[in-house]
Amino acid sequence: MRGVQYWLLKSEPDVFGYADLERVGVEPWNGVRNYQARNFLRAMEVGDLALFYHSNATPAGVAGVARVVRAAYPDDLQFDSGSAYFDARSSALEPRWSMVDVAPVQAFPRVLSLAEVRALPAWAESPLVQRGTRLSVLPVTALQFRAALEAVGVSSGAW
DNA sequence: GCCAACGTTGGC
DNA sequence: GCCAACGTTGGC
Repeated sequence: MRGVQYWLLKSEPDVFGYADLERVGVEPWNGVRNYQARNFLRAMEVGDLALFYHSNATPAGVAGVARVVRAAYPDDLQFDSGSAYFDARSSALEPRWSMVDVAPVQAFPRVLSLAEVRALPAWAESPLVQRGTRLSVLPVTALQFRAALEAVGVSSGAW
């Protein structure tokens, strides 16, 4: 048995923010169209925890914690010709894109801004804070995860 | 709104 | 298979 893995998921709050996740309960994380990000989605397992990051926001930063409640399966939007995420190269037999289902775990009492994340020593090596990286799904170390929670005074004891 | 960085596309 | 053009991301 391996332990829980940690991730960071980016979303634009104008489109779908942490409050929306709390409202809907479970959300398919569809629309990822980058191979590296897709591969991280496929590496996720039920029970993994993810920092929910608000991009293109003021401030940009971590808004809460989510949990993976279903492992990777084919992204439905790749088959939907009416969707911006439609991919004609995908077929039911050979789907190109994957999604996982996530559920809310804990809203942060305030957004942990990117500037604050940058200032945390544990995060120095993360792609999140490196210039020019645009990955929307990325792995987080246990140390980074803990540092983020600590910075906003959240305890994982209840979950 | 600007623009740097980067991934993808497509002509050759 | 190269690489210029283009589109997108995302902080500021």
